[in-house]
Amino acid sequence: MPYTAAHKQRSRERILASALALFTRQGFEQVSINDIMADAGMTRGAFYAHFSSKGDLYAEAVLTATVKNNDVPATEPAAADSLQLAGLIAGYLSQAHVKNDRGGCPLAFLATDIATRDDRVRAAYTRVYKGFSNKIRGQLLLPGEGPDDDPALAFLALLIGGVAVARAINDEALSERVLAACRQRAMAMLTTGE
Amino acid sequence: MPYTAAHKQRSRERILASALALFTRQGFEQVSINDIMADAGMTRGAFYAHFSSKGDLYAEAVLTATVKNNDVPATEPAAADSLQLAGLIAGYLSQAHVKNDRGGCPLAFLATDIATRDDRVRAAYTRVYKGFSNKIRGQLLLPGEGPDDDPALAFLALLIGGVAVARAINDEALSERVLAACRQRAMAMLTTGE
DNA sequence: GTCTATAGAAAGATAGAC
DNA sequence: GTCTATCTTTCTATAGAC
Repeated sequence: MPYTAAHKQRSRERILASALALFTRQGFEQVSINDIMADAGMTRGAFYAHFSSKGDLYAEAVLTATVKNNDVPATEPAAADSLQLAGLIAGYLSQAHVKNDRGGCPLAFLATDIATRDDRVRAAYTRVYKGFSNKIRGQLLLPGEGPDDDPALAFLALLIGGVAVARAINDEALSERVLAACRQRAMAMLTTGE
Repeated sequence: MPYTAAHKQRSRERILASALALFTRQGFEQVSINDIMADAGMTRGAFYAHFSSKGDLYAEAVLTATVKNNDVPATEPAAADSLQLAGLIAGYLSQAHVKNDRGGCPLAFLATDIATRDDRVRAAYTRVYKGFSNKIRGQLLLPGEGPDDDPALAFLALLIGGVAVARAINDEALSERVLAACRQRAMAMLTTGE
């Protein structure tokens, strides 16, 4: 029996991985089902044995970004966690991330693409966002200036905005200056007494 | 003579205004030439008397955002300018901006959409970005922490990232908390001795 | 310059063979 | 489950009338 359940599961995962990589880099509309299936080593026709529509796949693919590393509940911050955030800043706000052809963070690479999609896709993005912001909140020592002030959300907006802008602009030197400025500001947020 | 040069110019400007509004809200791929022309009060066929392609129109439309209010050279910052930036923060990082159906800032609404386009479009975005960041740099008192540190670029990334995220996520309360957190951080950048 | 009509290409989705 | 073939829709771009 050539087609076992495990085989189907592997095919599904290959499709999801290809979809996430291609969507992240090019956005929803500019990637066809054919592109994704070819990247996963299959043809168009096999697609609908796994997903009901392209939009369905988009939501599922974005969700896999959560499962991978971000679905973390908030914890108490500890002093040593600043080191982890320093590493995040250096990696996230880097040209290596901006130029990455297959592994960029969908929160930054798809931010404006998601805004125009249906609720299912936006809910998937929101879940990834919540997971990531919870993780940051658990490591960020900086206290808010009021009950409604959540520095983790501003920290993450700075990272996402920096990468999105650095990717969009057509000026290599300026792109690097954007990332450097954001790194500087983000690092300043790691020290409570800034 | 029904069709004067002035008439053509007015038609062109209507097309550009419709294009900027629709592209900004929905992105490049999700808007058809038909949509734009109908919004401008014309039909498809008239389009190519004004622009050579849809991509051409995209670049031109983004550029009009510069001409309108952002093509400003850098000037010396003055203390009173903090008030203008405070107004910018309140307006830019607001639900009214995020929910605006026709007047959003293309830097925030199109950031990830632009990244996948050709050089002409990215150059237009870059020019708008430079104009806006120059304007901010001229009003921001916060000094950088080194010769390579430009706080205006981080400030703008925070604004763009905040709006892009607030637009993408599917949780009204969280969206408002993102904007509030970014407002708080941006305001903190207005006082040099933070 | 703007219109209607249409050519040509691309892509989402389905049908049937293996 | 995956393949090839095809239906159908949508859209960019062009052609020709007024």
